[in-house]
Amino acid sequence: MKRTHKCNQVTSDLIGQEITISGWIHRRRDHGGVIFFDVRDEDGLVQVVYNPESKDIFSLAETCRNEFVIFSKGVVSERPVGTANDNLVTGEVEIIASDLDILNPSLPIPFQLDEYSPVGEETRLKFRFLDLRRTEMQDNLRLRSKVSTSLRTYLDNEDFIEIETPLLTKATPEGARDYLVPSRTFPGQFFALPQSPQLFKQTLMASGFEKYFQFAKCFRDEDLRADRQPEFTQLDIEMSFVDSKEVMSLITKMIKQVFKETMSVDLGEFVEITYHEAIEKYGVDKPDLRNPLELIEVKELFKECDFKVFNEPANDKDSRIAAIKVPNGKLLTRKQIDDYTEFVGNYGAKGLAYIRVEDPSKGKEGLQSPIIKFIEDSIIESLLSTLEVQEGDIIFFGAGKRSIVNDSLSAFRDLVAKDLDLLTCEWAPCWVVDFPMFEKNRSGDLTPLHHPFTAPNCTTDELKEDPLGALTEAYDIVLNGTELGGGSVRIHDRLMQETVLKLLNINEKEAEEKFGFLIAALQHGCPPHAGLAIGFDRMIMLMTGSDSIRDVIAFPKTQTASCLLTEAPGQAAQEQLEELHIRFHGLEKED
RNA sequence: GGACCGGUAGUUCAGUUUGGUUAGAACGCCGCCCUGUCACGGCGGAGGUCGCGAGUUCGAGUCUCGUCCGGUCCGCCA
Repeated sequence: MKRTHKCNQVTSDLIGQEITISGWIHRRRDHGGVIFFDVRDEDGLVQVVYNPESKDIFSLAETCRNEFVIFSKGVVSERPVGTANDNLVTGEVEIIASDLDILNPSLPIPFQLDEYSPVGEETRLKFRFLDLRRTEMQDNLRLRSKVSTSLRTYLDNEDFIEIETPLLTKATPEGARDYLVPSRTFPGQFFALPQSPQLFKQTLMASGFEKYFQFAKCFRDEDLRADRQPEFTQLDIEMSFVDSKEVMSLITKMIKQVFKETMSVDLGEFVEITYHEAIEKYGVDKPDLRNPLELIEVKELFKECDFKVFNEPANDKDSRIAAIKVPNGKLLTRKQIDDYTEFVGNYGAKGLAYIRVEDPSKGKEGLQSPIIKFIEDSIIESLLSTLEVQEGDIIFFGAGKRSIVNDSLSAFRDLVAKDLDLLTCEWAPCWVVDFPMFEKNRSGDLTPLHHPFTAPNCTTDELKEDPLGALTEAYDIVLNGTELGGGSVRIHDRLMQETVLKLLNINEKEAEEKFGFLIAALQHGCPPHAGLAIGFDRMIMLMTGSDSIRDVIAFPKTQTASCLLTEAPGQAAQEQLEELHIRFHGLEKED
C-alpha cells in the first residue's frame, strides 16, 4: 500500500498508467451512480472516480467522508470532453479507481478547511492540527522553512557557524520579565529562560568564533500583541573585528537575497536615516517609508500665537507642534475626523486640530477649520506658505508633550495612509542609525535605548559628562514600519562596560552576580565585535502578509499566554512541587 | 493595570437598539434520491446550558452588576 505518486504529479503525462495515491478526502461528490473524491496531500489535489461497476470499491467509497485518509489505485485517464477543471494542476485528468483502502476514518471535523468558511481564533487554536491543514497555514509554514533554509545557506556561505546556547540560564539585569524555572538541586533557586542569547554570543566572540549565528528561541513574559508572542524566534548574529557598516552591508545583502530567492521580490535600496530624523519626520524610530506623509515641525510659527493650545507647547522645550499635510484630505468626512480624534486620544493626545484647504488663493477665507478664528492672520499665512498647501489638502496638528505628539501622530500617519490608500510601493526597507545611548524613563532614571552592552561612540569621560548626548553604533533594520531587527557594536572593554553599568545604577556586586562571566570574558582578550538579531517570526509575517504572528507559528499562545491545544499552563502534581521546594501562599487550591 | 469589540446549533452569523407565542439562516452532519461533478444538485430530518453566576421584572438571548474565555489597542516589551 505504498503510493507511487503525489497528487500533484498526476498529470496527462501519466495517462494510461496504473498508479496509487494516498491522502485525505478533501471533498466528496456522491452522484448516486458515480462518486468523485478530491484527494489531497501536502502538494495538491487530484480527482479520483469511483464507478458502480467495481461494486465492492464503490460501496466502500459510499461510506467515506471528508478528511478520511485513504489509499487508492487506478488508471490515469483523460477527463471526458468539457469536464476538465482549469483550477487544478491535475485538472485535465482523473484516476479511475480500481482499489480503495480506508487508512483512517475521521470524525466530522468541527470546521471546514476550505477558503470559503471563516473560523474563529478560539476554534482554530483548539483544533490547531486541523487548522494547520488549511492551505494558508501550510503555505505560511512552508515559506517559513524555505526562508530559514535560505538564511542558513547564506550565512554558511559567508563562513558563519551555528552554535546553540542554553535555554536554562540566568536572569539578566534589565529588560522584560523573565520566565523562571525552579531548580530541584538548588532549593529556592531558579533558572531563567533567555530573553535573547545576548551574553552568550558576546562570550562566543571572546572564545574566538569570529562569525556566529543561531536560530534562537527567546522568552519574554510580557503582554502579547498581534505581532508579539511570549516565545519567539530570533536569527541571532555576531561577528568579531567588524564595524557597524560591515554588519549592515552583510545583513542588507542577506535580506535582499532571501526575498529574491524565496519570493522573487527585489527589495531595492535600503535607505539609511538617523534616529533623530526618523523621530522628527515620522514620530517613530521604525517609520513606514511606503507612506508619503510626514510630520512637519511648525513650533516656531506659534511662539507668539495667542491660541493657548498652540502657545504653551510652542514655548515649552519638551513639547512640539507638528503638522501633517494630507493631500486630498477633503475625502475625509467629519465623522472620520472625529474617529481620528478619538484614536489619537488613545495615545494621550487631547485633540486633533485640523484645517481644510478649500481654496488656497483666497488665503484665510479659503480655509475651513474650528481653530482658525483663534489664530492670527500672519501666522496662518506663514503656515500656508511653509506647508505649500494645495486645494483639497487637510492639515492636521499635534501639539503637546513631545512623546505624546510623536506617538499619536505616527499612529495617525499610518492609519490615515491606510484609509486613503496612500502607500507608494510594496516594500520600503531602511536602516535607522545613530541611536542615543540612553533616554530618561518616567522616574527620571537613565535607561539604555538598545541594551547596556551597546558601545557608545565616545570616551568613558565624555559619556560620564553627558550621557544623554551620547550616540551609539546601533542600527535597526525596518521594513514597512515593522522593526525587523536591530543590533550594535558592543562594548569589548571592561572599563567602558563598568562605566555604562554605573550610569544605569547597576553596582559592581550586582553586575558580578548577574553576568560576571561576561565581565571576565572582556578582560581576557575579547575582540571588538558587533552583531544583530532579526525577529524571524515578524519577518515571516511580513513576507506572508499575515495580520497576526500566530499565523506564522505552528502552535502559538493566546493573548493571555495560554495554549488552547495543550491547555498549558497546567497545575503541577504535589510531588513535583515538593521536589522543587515550592509552596503557594495566598492561592486557594482549586477543587 | 486600563480602554474597546466579541461569546446564540458542529462552524460562521442574524436576533439585543424598543424585554413578550415554538430562538432563525447558511454551511456542516444524518437519511433518501441522483452516472460527470468539482464550494455538485434535489427532498426530508436531527441538532441550542443564548459563556457562567447573581440581580431587576409577571416575564430576560435582549436590561443591570460580577465573572470567565477569545481578539485589538494603551501601559509593558533593555
